[in-house]
Amino acid sequence: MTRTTGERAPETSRERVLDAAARLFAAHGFHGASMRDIAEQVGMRAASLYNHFPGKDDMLVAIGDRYFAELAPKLGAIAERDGDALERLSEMVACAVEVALAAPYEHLTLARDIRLFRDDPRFAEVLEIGRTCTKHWRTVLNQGIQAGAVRRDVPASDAIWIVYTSITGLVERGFRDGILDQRSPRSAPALRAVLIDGLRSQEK
Amino acid sequence: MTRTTGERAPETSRERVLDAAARLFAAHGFHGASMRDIAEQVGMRAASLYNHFPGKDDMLVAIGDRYFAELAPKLGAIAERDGDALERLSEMVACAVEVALAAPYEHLTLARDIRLFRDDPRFAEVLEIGRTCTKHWRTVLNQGIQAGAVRRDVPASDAIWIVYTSITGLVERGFRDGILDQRSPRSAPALRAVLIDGLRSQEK
DNA sequence: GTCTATAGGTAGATAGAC
DNA sequence: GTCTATCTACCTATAGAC
Repeated sequence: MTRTTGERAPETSRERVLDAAARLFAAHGFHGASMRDIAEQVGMRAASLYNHFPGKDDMLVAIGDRYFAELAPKLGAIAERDGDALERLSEMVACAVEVALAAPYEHLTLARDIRLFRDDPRFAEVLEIGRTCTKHWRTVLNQGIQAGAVRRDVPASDAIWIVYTSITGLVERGFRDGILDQRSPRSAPALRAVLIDGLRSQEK
Repeated sequence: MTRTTGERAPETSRERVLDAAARLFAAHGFHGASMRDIAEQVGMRAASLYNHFPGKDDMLVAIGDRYFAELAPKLGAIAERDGDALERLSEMVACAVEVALAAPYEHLTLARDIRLFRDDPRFAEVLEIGRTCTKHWRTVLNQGIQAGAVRRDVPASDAIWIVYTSITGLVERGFRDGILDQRSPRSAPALRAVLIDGLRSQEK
């Protein structure tokens, strides 16, 4: 069940292609990584990639499907539980960070390049799952506001974006400095602490 | 002195090219916007662009120069002032948000695509000014930590990235929703509040 | 399911007239 | 400083043999 960055595991050929694509998209951008580049990474010719995907765009769709299919139910499980809202919010941050650091190339690719295809119907499903995640965040944030635990002067949509982009920044920094799986996880608790303390109600 | 997104002002031809490039890079990515696209935006042919820039890459360099040349001294002025560190930190956040929202396309372009040229010597100067900005943030953060006003369980490098990427997210959301200069500035105080309350020392 | 070969289009950049 | 015309290289994708 861990088919993230391709460290081991008996992956299908299609999954190996997808891993290579995510890695290259993250490094050079969607338009900056060519089908030849991707093929070379998996020991193929570019033409052979079309046995696994109808086209380059569809690789991005598949990356999005794979990522959100893992994230959404995890967030949903926390959101629909009972218990302290702020505590669950903190768990959701930790969960989102964990998923992002387990699939950093996928995360960066989606964060940067999915906007290039916002109007493409093939991405409708991915965007829909993304909206499901947003819904889970919004649920818990609103519960927290009503309980007086979360500050009410920050709109939920703002809060969600602050959380989401901060996580992207965490992954990005690890990627840039070549320290993924090293310092990034160590920074995760710091991010979680800043976000939760920043979002909690400030009334003393 | 306001040569941001090109609303008016008697810009030079070179500046109009730069504005168009930033807008297109932000919308389609550096590799996704062609020289022909940029030329069309300013009513030229692609070949004419080479009278203003040696090549496409140099447009990105110029965008970076312009952006950081405006940001760095402003941050420096706040960092080198006397006064409460947390208050100055808050002012720096407001300043960085203001600069980002005044030049949103430049900000997004740099946040996303400057990494594509990290090793290109032409970008050395831009990266150096960027490091100067980092230094200003670090100065004030450390002052805040020593004064007991800023939490010490978050490394300064982490804090800087959280601030920076959150601002990028603010701009990105405004860009995505087509609400730049409308709802984005309204969200700016929320972002500032969350960041400062998240970074302040939590000891009661 | 992989290959070779290639089609058809577009990229960044250059040459040289005006 | 802008144009037309064009170069070379690379892109995504397809055709068809094996």
